[in-house]
Amino acid sequence: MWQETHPQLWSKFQVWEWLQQTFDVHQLDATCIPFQNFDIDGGQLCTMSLQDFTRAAGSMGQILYHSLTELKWNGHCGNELFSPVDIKTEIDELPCMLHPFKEDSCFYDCTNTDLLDIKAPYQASMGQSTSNPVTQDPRGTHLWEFIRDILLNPERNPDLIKWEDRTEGIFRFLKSEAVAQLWGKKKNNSSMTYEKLSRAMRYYYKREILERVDGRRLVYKFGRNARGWRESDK
DNA sequence: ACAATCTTTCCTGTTT
DNA sequence: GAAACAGGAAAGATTG
Repeated sequence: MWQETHPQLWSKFQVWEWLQQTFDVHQLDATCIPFQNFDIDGGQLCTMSLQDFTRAAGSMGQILYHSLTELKWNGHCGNELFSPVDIKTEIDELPCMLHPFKEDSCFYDCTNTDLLDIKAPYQASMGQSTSNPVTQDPRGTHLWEFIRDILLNPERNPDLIKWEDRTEGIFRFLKSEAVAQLWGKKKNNSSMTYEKLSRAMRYYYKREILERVDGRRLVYKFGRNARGWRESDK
């Protein structure tokens, strides 16, 4: 468990878990998380200054910075000190960094589904000079994580994928090709299709990241090795 | 450079 | 017949 190790020793995934956890504690929408700017391991994370955090995550950087500092010194985070309301307010003051979407030529008419483009404005503001550890073009998440993150943001992401059974982790693709296009966009592969995406999904059965749900088309279920999708994980 | 992972691509066959 | 589902094979990409 990431709470048990010093941040310095965290893997990229543990950094990711910490990010998710921190935001969950404050009941913030997961689309607010600039995951792309934190595709780094604990070592790199610990070298980030408050300024670096601010660059990478806007005003949320402060929250993250505090949380990390607590962990460094106390071995646990003092998130309780912040009230969700305070944070919320802080976040709301953020310009529309979180929503700078343009209606470009996304296939399949998937308006406003570009959670992937969140990084664009950040990169712009991160600019040139930095010697900070924030990666420029991170390629962090795996397919199942990508799917999960879409699922975790129903309000920002229209009917691409939807929960069939939230507690069981069962979900269904509503716009399979649109999801494939989005995935392709993330991987910089414009020829991605659901056909190919689903092959990758089927490989997850063996690894128990997904469980089979038979008889129902476009329906999948998270398996024991998929993390971070449960409500109780919050 | 290497090897382990995780896809991506392609394909043939089956099912809904 | 059109989409999905199933996996095998092999190539490609990333990362430790």
